[in-house]
Amino acid sequence: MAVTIKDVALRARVSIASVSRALHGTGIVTEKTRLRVERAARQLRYTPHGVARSLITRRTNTIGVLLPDIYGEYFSELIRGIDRAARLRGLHLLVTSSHGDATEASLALRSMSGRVDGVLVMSPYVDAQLLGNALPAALPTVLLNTPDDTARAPAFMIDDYGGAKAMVEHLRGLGYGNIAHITGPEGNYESAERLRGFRAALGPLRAAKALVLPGAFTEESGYLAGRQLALVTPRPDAVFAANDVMAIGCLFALTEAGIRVPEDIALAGFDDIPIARFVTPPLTTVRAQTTELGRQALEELARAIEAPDTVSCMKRTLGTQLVVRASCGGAARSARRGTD
Amino acid sequence: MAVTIKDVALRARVSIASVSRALHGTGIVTEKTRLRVERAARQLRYTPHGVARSLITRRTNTIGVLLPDIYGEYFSELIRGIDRAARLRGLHLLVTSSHGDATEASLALRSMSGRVDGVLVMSPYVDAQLLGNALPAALPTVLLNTPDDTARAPAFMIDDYGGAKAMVEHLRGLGYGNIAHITGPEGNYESAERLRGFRAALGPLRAAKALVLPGAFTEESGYLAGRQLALVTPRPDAVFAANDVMAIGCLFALTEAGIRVPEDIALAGFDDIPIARFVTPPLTTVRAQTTELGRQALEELARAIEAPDTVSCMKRTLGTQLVVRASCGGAARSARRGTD
DNA sequence: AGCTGACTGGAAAACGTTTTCTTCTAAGAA
DNA sequence: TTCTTAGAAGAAAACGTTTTCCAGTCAGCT
Repeated sequence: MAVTIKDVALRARVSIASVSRALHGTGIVTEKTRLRVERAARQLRYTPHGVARSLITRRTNTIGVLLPDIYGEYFSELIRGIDRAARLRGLHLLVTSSHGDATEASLALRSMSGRVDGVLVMSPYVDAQLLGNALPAALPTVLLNTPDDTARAPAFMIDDYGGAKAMVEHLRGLGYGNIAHITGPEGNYESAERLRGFRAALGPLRAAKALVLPGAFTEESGYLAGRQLALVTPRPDAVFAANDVMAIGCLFALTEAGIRVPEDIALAGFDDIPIARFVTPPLTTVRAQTTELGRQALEELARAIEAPDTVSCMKRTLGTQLVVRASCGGAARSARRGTD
Repeated sequence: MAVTIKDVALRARVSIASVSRALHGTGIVTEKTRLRVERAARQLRYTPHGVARSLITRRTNTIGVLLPDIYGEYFSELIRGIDRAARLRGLHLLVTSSHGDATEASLALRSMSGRVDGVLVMSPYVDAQLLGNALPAALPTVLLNTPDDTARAPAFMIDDYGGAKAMVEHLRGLGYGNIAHITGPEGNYESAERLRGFRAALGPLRAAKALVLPGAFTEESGYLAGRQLALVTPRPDAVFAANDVMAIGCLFALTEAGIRVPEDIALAGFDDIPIARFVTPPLTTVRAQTTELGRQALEELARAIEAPDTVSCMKRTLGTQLVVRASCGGAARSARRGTD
């Protein structure tokens, strides 16, 4: 049986109220009793029961994080940003991931309810509609890269559309005329946005003719797309993968097929995961501020929790940055290390 | 204000006890009242308050996960394994990471106490000693890759020593005589074990002469080590990096310096992260069953929570597997794709 | 010396559940 | 009709805290 505040009170010969006051530092307590309580607590190895405390204070100091799937460096970066910010504020993180469909997401959210002070939802498949009735109305929520920007909650997004558009414009500026695209998974919001940016940069005519290969944000899918690409005639002179890991998978397939990057075909990715600059050739990509996204989202959530009455529906789109390395030839043809 | 069981009881015109019974499915309730309660709950959008429930049931259905740092694919894989197993058992995950030193780790553990049914600790810097007095004695604990195998808790480890030894023996078998090593961070248990395996495979004489470069399990540190390596004369004919991301960073530095892998120097890593097979040349490495490690650890913890009286100190070392790809030349010289 | 006031510490309520114990109702048998 | 009994529902305790309210004590001032 765990040691409770009662045991401490008994040993220190004071009331449980005094124990609480002495340990929590609040309230007025004599130096003498404080010392006595502290000694008793130490001897008994007392740690307050978080659950009981939460019940009375109505604060769990925990925020729920709902992620689509923990996979690859992208999510590592995201969680890093969230975790750091949370730690700074003394918040715990109740993480759940890999929810495939809306039902699972909804279930996960419900099971969190009453255990968290707020939730951070990254759910590229789920719209706010569903969220609305999975969550108790009053629970502070912040959305991450959600498809639905009409949601009645703050939302933080990466500028997928703008980033993709800028990249493809960059490629066109370098003289590439036949640009292919490897998409993310079907139905994924970010995937769709990047595709939309790709098409916008090409213009309707070229977009209609452009080769679009289906991918799934995994190395494997990028590799398979690369293999297809190697067989296509006429071969595109550039390929823009919807994320870095697919670009790397694709790069491998191309290299394997004897197609040189960037001499025979230019290659670009999206995200700027740490490893992108360490492949050969270093990957030209779009830097998404993934860690920053996580940090800002958590900060906003913390703010919403502090001031529950001020309902904010603020939408914030984090800009991206073109990171030009060697994989697209052009200005950065030499294999310099992209410290940017 | 959130809707409580009282509100439901009021609306359904029954006692709160009946509401609890009706919703929880336990106890005997008339079909009629069950229906009435369910309807009221639905209309009010009632979700039970997890904290209050935990207080009385003495179960949080949450397990705490203490990780050293969430970085790169390795931890993605680990969390994946833990998360999947947890979800299967209906357990929540309270994740905390990035604790630099023992004090921080201890603090993190204390702040979890009373909120979790058990903890999963991966702490390559912290020994069980410290754990002992950070945790309430009775809290079920499972250790992951801990330095201290005398701990009074079950522990799961990757066979870092054996894996490294096997790899270096493989390299020697291929005829490489001057093998360098890039280590993990100072003071890290896994890092030390892999170094020990490296030395054991070489034997004391060669080990004394072998080039050992300090790394930090990051791409950057591997890259820097690779740059140093490129300047060393006589150049080693093989290099074994203590993990894959360092190997990839190193690979880039070597390529950049015009040193070919595997023709001029062989390269091997450790972990077999998903991307390892998609670099050029595909990386020979030691497959660590990271996901499986997480899964098994969680299963054992769940078992310990179910049966709190049966104290187990079981140690389990998960075997590794040599994954031979092209980066070390030899048998797999041709750039085949290692589906293994 | 007595009174006032400040300050400390204790008793008890409250948080939202689950669960035990008790009570009540209704049905069936005598 | 009345008694017995089973089954359903309600009352209340319990979980471990925090915090409010109140009582008691001691010191200082008149």
